Amino acid sequence: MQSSAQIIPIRTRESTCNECAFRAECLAKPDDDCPAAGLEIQVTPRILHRGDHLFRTAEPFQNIYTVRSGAIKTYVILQSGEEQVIGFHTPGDIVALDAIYSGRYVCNAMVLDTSCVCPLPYEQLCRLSARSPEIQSRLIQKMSRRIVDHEGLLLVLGQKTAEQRMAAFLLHHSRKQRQLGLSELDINLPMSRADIASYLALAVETVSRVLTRLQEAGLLIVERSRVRIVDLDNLTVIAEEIMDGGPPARRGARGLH
Amino acid sequence: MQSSAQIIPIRTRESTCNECAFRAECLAKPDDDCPAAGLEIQVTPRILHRGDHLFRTAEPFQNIYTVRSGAIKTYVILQSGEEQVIGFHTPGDIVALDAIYSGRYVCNAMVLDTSCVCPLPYEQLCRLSARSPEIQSRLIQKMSRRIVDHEGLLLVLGQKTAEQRMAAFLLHHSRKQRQLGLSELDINLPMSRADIASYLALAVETVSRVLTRLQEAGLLIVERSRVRIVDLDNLTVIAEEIMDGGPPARRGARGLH
DNA sequence: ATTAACAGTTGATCCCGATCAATAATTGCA
DNA sequence: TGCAATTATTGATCGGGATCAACTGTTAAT
Repeated sequence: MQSSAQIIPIRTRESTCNECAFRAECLAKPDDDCPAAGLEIQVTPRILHRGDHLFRTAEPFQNIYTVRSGAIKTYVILQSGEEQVIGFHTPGDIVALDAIYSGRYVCNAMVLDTSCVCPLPYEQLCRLSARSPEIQSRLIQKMSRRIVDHEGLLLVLGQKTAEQRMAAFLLHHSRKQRQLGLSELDINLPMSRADIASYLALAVETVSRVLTRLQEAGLLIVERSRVRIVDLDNLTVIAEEIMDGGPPARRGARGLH
Repeated sequence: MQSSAQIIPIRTRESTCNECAFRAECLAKPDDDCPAAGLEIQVTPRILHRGDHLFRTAEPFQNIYTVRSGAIKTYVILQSGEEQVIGFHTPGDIVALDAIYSGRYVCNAMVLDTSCVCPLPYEQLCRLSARSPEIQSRLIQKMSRRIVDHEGLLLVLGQKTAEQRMAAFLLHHSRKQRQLGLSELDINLPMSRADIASYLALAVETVSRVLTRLQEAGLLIVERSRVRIVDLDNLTVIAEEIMDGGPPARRGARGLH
């Protein structure tokens, strides 16, 4: 599987990490004052292409993966034979946090678009984080973040209409792109409509229709896997009619019937 | 808030932990060969009653809580003013793992039934776990487990009918009770129908109707907050028509129309 | 004991989104 | 370049569960 493994001391892999746009998001940040200084971890960045698998359900758990670039989807196969998408993972995300518990991968991870990932051998990571409070804290933060995200998604799936789900989905990607220094209005959706539908618990047809409706309402311009957000404010209003906390945030038109 | 704080060295709080039925589940397990030996952490077990709050949304994050006995629900208040239940927490669970990320509690935690919880000051826990690989590993395991559970719930909410959701919910509680050495057939549901409905993204009326139907089908006997599972196998068949992995497990009758 | 407030059940109707069906647009491959 | 296979869109119909409404326990306070 692995082609040319390199052992990269965590302090001296500038050759791979300095050019990494998501270094700040990287679990094993090669910071100058990194408390892990002197420790080493075997990092073998891998380039993968659409359709490749990072791992499959039930394989023994070896690595968690940080996504540097590209996009990964995780999914399971239901008894019916259908694919059920569990999540999408973009730069800064960690894949396979759910495998730690059982010691087996509990989903399949498929590459949606040419991606670069860093496999982090979990055992090594544990030893490292036992010696570096910063790394430990970073991992726990990432896991907590995942839990928060899941709770948000539970609310979306549990309580929201097709339109609201789609709006929330697009805004999620918008915010992520902004965090990564990319446009918050030009959203790239490397996954298929079927993937989106599965993830949002909608029918493919509904995803299609909702996108059309949002476009007709002047909130979006849709062109296959590229979505341009035209009216971010009102898209936000639609999506945020959800959550606790945050400001009421209603500033204009609403429904789109 | 805290009445009589006791400082309990982790090795010498047998007086409170030895009698604890869920010690094996405790994050700060007072094991004889515990690598944390000699370290101390301030533990103030608290008894709380129905309606009490452990914490509320937006309060600054201080403690995570391990549940020793009883039941806690976490929830948020939606803009509409409605309460949305996020989760139920029973002995062995940790509450507030989602607050680590932001440093604020992101939901409210209300006691459903007289409960005993151990507040663990997060900062102290971090320092402790930095010196004890076992504690660190335990915390990470718990977080991973939470992520797995959420993924399961996402599947249930996303793909399943009211009947399947209810069956899955009951089985979840059944399994938990078994883990705790209690009956897997006599399920105690300390939460209201409204709480269940909110959690499963159903209407209260639907919860009621589904319980009635499952009872009429001879799978359950329902008496307010007490549910006796009569036909565990077929309840499992109904619920497990969901997941990946696991054996096909069809062993008898199916629908209940 | 009385009653008010609440929690739960049951019935009738309606609507959002699933499903079925057909067409249109893309992508991949010879 | 063209054909086949896949993916996306649009239309018509249907159904599970929400909603509205009425009623029936249950609990708690005086």
